Amino acid sequence: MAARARAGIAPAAEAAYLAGLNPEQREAVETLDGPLLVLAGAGTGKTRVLTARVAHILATGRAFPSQILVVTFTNKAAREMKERIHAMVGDQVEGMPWLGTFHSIGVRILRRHHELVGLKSGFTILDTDDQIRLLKQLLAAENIDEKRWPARLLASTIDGWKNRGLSPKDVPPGEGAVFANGKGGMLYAAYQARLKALNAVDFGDLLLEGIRLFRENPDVLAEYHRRFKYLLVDEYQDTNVAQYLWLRLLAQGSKNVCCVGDDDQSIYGWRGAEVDNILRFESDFPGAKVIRLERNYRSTGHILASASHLIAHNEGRLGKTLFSEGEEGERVTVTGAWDSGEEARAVGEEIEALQRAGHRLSEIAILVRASFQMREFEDRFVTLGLNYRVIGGPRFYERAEIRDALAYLRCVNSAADDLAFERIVNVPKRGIGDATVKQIHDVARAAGVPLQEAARALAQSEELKPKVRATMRGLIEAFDRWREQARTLSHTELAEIVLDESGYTEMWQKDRSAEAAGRLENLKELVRSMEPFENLAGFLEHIALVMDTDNGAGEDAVQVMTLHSAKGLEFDTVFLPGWEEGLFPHQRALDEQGKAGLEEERRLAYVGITRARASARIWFASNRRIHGLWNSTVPSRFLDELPDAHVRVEESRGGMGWGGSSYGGGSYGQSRFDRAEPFAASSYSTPGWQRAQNNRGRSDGGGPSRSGFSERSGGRYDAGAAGRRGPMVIEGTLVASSTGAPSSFRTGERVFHIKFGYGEITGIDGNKLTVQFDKAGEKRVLEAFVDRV
DNA sequence: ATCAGTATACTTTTT
DNA sequence: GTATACTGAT
Repeated sequence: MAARARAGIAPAAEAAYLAGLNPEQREAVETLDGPLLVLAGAGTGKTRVLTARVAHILATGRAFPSQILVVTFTNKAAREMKERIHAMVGDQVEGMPWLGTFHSIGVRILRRHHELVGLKSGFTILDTDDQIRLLKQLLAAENIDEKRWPARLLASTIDGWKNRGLSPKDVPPGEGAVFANGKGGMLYAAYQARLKALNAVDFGDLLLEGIRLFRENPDVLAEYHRRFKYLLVDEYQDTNVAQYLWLRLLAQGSKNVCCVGDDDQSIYGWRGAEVDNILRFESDFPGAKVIRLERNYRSTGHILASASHLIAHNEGRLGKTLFSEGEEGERVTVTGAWDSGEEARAVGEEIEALQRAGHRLSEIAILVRASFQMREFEDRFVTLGLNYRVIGGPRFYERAEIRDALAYLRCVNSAADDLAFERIVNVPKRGIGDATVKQIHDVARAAGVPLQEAARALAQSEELKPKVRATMRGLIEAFDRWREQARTLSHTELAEIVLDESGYTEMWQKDRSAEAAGRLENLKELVRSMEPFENLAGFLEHIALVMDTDNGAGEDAVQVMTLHSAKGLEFDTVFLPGWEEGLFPHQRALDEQGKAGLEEERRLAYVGITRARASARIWFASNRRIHGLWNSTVPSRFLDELPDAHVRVEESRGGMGWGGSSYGGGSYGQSRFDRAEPFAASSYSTPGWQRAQNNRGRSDGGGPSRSGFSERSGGRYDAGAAGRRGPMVIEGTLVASSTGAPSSFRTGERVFHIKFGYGEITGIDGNKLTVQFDKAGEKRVLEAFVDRV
């Protein structure tokens, strides 16, 4: 009541969508005029606020459904948003064409004004794979060695520019010169020209061309200004510069832009997200109001306190203090395992125990930093017969058979789709090899026609060998026939005919390999997924933008995924394995991004912990195999940053544990390296451990560093952290890296290894030794981890 | 044109 | 250790 009076809005009756909102949420829903930033901490009901806000705008008659722009990042988020709005306002949501991802709305706008940005109607949207193939061609045309300058690198460089809203002419000359000895900028321009010639855009263009459209056509922009009375943006911390510019242009109209996000959950910096966008909101949108949602409805007290204490170590943040009124619950646990195998075994046992205690598997998640970690858990679960599901991973559309099938359909849909034609011209193998393809290219270029036309011309000429000519003619005729059939048949029937007559299905039927059956199944699934669409073109557009397939909830199973894909989800119990220096925080994040990288890793840790409602269980292993070699590891610095009072250190039950019992009694407040004798009397009093300790001491002596931290990155991190928090300095990890230095060992010597025990050196390669172990057999190990005996 | 053997890399991922 | 990508031989 009070809130309503304060906001000066008095709906006839208390609206259902306002029921149960706390004062801050309610304020965020009811503050409709002017720019608004809602800083919504983890589990504070951000989606609820967004959806209630839409309901409120509609209920108060401030705008029609078609006058509200709601932007999300993923299709999944858009879908969920739509469902929840539907639950509140019913079928009015059907009148909201401007609810979608940045990209889907971007296409929608470009399709309406294609002629203003130099595109023909029906332009195609290239995916990453098409992009790479196109760039490869450009590199070849420029005689640039693809070995030294991979197309992938160029693709991500161009993507980076596009993320930052830079078209070829805007790229700073210095940056453009970095790739291929000064040819980067030129290649970007050439790439854009090729796209135009192909009547195609890539994902970045969907926004970049939109920005250009608005800038060059004020009347068009004004039209959208009139249209969009309210703008809502989800996950604002994930926006990149291009998205920000695009949004700002649109928001200049009504100025009623509401962005919801959490700077502490910004984990996509590596793909262009700018935390700065959210940090600078108030200056970017003058007169902006900021509302903080800090009441957490998800996690218990200990979990929340642990996450909050951890994230407080970050400098660049707006600052929020999450609180809850729920139970303290159980403490966050930290458990060490001897190696990654034991980690998986112990986690498996715990999950079985939880299952026996009546917990549902689908309420248990394993959140890993890197996908290679999943494998050991999967192996373990298979042995245990534990149901699990891997979320993420290679997506449906990325599978070769799906892409091939789509390429066929694209060729039928548009004879001008060169990239699709190129992909399938010799799939299945029909004897049209590189040489012939090059011929087609030459003809196409000379005549300025699409590849399919060029192929047609060649098939009629005398230039090809009779055999190739016949196949070519057959293929062209097939495409003509399919296009003809497309007029009369449904698109699903057409797809079946195309896949069948092209010999594509047959190709997999003949394939004896293990995955062939699955591929055929996927093809069927593809055809099935076409059903809801009106026509082929509509389906192809959808598939270009919506590349996820939701493999429905399904049966009760443990959820295995990366920390990144866990954002936005929640579970009763969350296992967080692999909290070791080098893996988490990831070495590469540290090397490449320095302090910013560390802070993003820390946000990732924060995201991980806050996924848990009742139980968060962190693990680390003392030994892990990295690139095939066993390495000793050091527990993650993030463990030190957890608050003692809310954490319980546990002994691993299975096997040897990590042996560091003194660890549990000690304080977490400071770096463990500040202690004089960290693990005296532990099982680490072995030659290998001592040697590792010595190495650590040695690495600050200025000699060639053997630590996993390069001198460069270690120094950079220390400089940043030492200044403000003193003892966080970690001089070097025990993760040894390869050095070219000659080994001090000789073959025939007896050595001891921390994991494999005693053995005899049989070979030496730099600092890698081949050792015949008495018990473990022959292994290749790093010199740093064995000792003379 | 195709296969097999070797080189190479290998965080995170959406659209 | 393993998957993929490319080169060279058939």
